[in-house]
Amino acid sequence: MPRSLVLKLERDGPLSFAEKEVALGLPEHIRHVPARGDIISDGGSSDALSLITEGFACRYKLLDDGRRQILAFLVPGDFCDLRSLLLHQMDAAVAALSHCQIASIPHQRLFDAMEKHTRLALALWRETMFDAAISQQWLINVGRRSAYARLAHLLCEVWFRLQTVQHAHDRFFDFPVTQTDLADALGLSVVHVNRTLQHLRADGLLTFRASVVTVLDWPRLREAGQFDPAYLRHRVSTLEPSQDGKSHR
Amino acid sequence: MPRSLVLKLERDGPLSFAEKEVALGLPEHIRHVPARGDIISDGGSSDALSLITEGFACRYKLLDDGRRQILAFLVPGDFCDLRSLLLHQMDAAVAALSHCQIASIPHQRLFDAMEKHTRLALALWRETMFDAAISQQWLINVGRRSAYARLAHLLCEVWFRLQTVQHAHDRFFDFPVTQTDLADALGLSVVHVNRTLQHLRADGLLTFRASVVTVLDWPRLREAGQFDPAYLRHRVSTLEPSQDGKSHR
DNA sequence: CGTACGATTGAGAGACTTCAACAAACGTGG
DNA sequence: CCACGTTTGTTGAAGTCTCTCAATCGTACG
Repeated sequence: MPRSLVLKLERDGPLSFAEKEVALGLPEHIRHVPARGDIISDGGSSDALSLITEGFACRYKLLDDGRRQILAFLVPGDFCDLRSLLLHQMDAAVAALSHCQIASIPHQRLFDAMEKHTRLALALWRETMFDAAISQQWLINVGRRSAYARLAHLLCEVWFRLQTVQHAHDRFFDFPVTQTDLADALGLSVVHVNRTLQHLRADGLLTFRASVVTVLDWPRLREAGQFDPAYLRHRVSTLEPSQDGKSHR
Repeated sequence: MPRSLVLKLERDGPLSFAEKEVALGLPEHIRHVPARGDIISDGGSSDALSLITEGFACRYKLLDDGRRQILAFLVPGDFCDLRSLLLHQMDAAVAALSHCQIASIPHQRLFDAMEKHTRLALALWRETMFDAAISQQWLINVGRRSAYARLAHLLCEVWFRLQTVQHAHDRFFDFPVTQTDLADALGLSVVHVNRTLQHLRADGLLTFRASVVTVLDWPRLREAGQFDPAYLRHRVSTLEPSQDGKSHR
């Protein structure tokens, strides 16, 4: 079922047939969460991972004063709580943006699979790093770019990520978020997001209606966001074990 | 030599004697980098990890227009480029803030060690997650907090992290950064950092002279930064392999 | 058809920035 | 050990990006 997960894990080099089988067989069950529903709550702990197989979600943190910072947008193939595998407690919550299909993978089952298939373990570790790389870009975005650039950069990122799981078209993609969501992701106010969006539209860079983003001018959008997709294109290092199953040298 | 690394890895539960021996024996050689020197350059790839054994450093990214975003402060026991282990190319640079002692650990040697000592591999994977958790706090900080709170939060974080590697005293700690560094870390201008710092001083929360931060009022500082150290205190999940060497429940 | 949520607009306020200058601290060479 | 140049810290003032408040509009939905 989690075809998008395999697609994602394979972006760095193909998995073996056996590994794919294992990955596809990991989920214990599937659950459905309506738009706006909670997928993971903050502070909790669990003994299973949640993997998005369909739909959009966001990881976020609520502050004392009620403000919210969205930390990541999650698309099919993304784990909601990979960190809970080794850190016993979630430090953020996850909510569905659209209707979501969530596959549940027991930690234990994953540990067992990783023991047999080293490369699977490495692929998941790499996912952790990949997630961190995206988070790092967000920090740069919020820390040092104008509202205009932030929005442009974010939309580029989402398109690229959807692309790798075959959920994006050349010139448009689904992105079921409200302007409030965008504001909380970019560290801006709703009002300002609204105006910045208008600015982008007026400049003929894109269209954003009914949860669909249509990119009208890729080159200029990428330039506006100073977007360099290098961080989303990870090639594998040459050193790590590359044989199937038990590995070494 | 990398005693601080062992201290850090053990914050989640003790390593075995054998594991400690391995960890301590990993570095191939030590190198020295003067303050302001480059430790890792952006975009490069390497076949060895750099571990800080002494001194302070920062990971940062330069933007097209010359602006800089500091992504993390690195203290003894921190890896500069753990991500390079699985992602073949660095997506940020690392520079020394003070004179640094850097231990070099060949990727290959680490892979070999992890194969024998599963728990070491997990400890390192956990480091990746830990790093991401800190980065996440920075995003919240920059995205949703005032300059005053950002500074307070950052200083709390640094103290806590220094504490776990026994490099902090109760009421003060070394922090060899310029106000420009702080500005680039917090997404602010130098001028504003200067004024915010004065504000913190005037409020009697701290002192910051000659690269030494002295905290005068912990409760108020923590409150000002809405600082909750939970994310820096990782307990181990109960499921993962806990025996030495070959593992399982 | 009313309610509710999201998008949009206007206007005033504020946090933070930029520019520019000066003072203090620091390191270095003579 | 002092002189000098460079870096870092500090201050003032003007500007602007972004925010908050508040009202209006549109649209989906029961």
